[in-house]
Amino acid sequence: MTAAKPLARSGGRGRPSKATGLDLKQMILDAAEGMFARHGFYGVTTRQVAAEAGVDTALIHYYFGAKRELFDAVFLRRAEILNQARIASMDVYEADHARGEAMTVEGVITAFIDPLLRISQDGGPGWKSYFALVAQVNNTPAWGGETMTRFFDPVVHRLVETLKTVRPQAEYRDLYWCYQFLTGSMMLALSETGRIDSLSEGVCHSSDLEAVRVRLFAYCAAGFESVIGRAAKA
Amino acid sequence: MTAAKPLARSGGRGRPSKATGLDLKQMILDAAEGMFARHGFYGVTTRQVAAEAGVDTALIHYYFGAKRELFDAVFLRRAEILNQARIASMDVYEADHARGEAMTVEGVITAFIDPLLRISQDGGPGWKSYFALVAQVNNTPAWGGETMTRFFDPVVHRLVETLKTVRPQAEYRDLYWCYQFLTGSMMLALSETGRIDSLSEGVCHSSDLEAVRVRLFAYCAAGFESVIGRAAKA
DNA sequence: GTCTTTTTTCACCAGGTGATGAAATGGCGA
DNA sequence: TCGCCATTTCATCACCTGGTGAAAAAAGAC
Repeated sequence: MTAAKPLARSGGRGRPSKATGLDLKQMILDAAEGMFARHGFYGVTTRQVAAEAGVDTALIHYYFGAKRELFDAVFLRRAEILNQARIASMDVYEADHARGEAMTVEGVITAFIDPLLRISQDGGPGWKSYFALVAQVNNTPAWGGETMTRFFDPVVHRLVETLKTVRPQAEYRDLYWCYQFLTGSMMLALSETGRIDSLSEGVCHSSDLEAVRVRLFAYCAAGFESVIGRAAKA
Repeated sequence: MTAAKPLARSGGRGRPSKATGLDLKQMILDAAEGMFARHGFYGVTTRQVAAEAGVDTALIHYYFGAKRELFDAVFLRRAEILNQARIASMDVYEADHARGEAMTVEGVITAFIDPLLRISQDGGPGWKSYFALVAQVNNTPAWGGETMTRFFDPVVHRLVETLKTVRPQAEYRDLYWCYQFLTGSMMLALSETGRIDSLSEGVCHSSDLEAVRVRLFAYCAAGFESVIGRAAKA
């Protein structure tokens, strides 16, 4: 749509891979990431991705194989980074509270969510697309389920177990449901759909992740406490 | 995939529309609804819809026109019903508290969300697909945005204004952000992705909307109160 | 300078896509 | 009874889809 057809670096067919210094593979992944995030897997053709990346269609198959494998490559590229950032964040939080002042629900939740907000703010535009992609996969049933599970379940279990430590009387049922509420809010915020901009008639902007940071942690923490407390009374 | 090819009611080409008593138009919409919900707009072909509905492909064009118009018809069929149910629910709640005991944040939120849960539980399987569809449209930026706005903004504004009445000191910024958190949680719950089933290893089931009802209202209400309260202090 | 290997391009396929126009069918009013 | 007309089907179009195989070009080894 944007780029001309092949737009090769030199004239002929050759092999200027190292010559350009730019990694074609990454350029393809970047293009695919943005387009998949906006239009979904079926809403994008390999030809569109190739055009956007300024590359021949066959090159995509050369590097990644089938279209689905390209999608997986896009998904996996950042998944591990994300996971490590979150685990590190929770490690730090727990270590800081190993002795001394006790952990809080809001603290744990902040340690869980904040890395994502931080990465989205500081990590460059590719990460914004990536979060939109994850959000889309997250609530497309029976489509990204298996991948989602394999990559993100461990860190969620970590969150739940830590919360269980902070509030030992809480039931797992409540913790899992509250996690689901949390993840719905978080993913919608991270995907920056722009809905809140028009809805609020300019009062809020979905790109304003600082505004999210100021509110989301407290919001979720209060929700957790309320649900846990209500269950304890019953 | 399931149905045979044309599977017409009688042998020939004729016109048994009224003869069957079943409205072909509704059958097409039902089939399209389920498939769009599962695979998205681009993940479904008109031929697949036709096969699922047991109808010839050309009939879809005869009734609805282009594929996008079919999608819109699916979306619109239930949107108005949804809107009226929510507005009625909030009318009732406000009328019940016109004088006498004061409205509460949790009460208002319940009046806003509960109709959807109720419809999803009692309205038949088509509604489940529909909610999954709306959830998908909701966080696909730049795709269902305009339709979403046109249909669902009014009732959201109604919610925000009512909450402003209940908590006059609250700022609109906070109310809109909290609404966004709420809608993320609510839509994920309504779309019943099954993620929580595997995540919790069977402790929770995404089809258990009663479990959602018991927790979500309290969760969101506490979140609102917390954000409003925190802002007031600052 | 040649030869090998990697990268890139081209040409193309078999099948599927949304969509259309015209024909067939049969209910229904005259 | 007959012809009208809404409905349903068939055949097909022009185009696009994901994917492939072989040729061309350049990089690097020797």
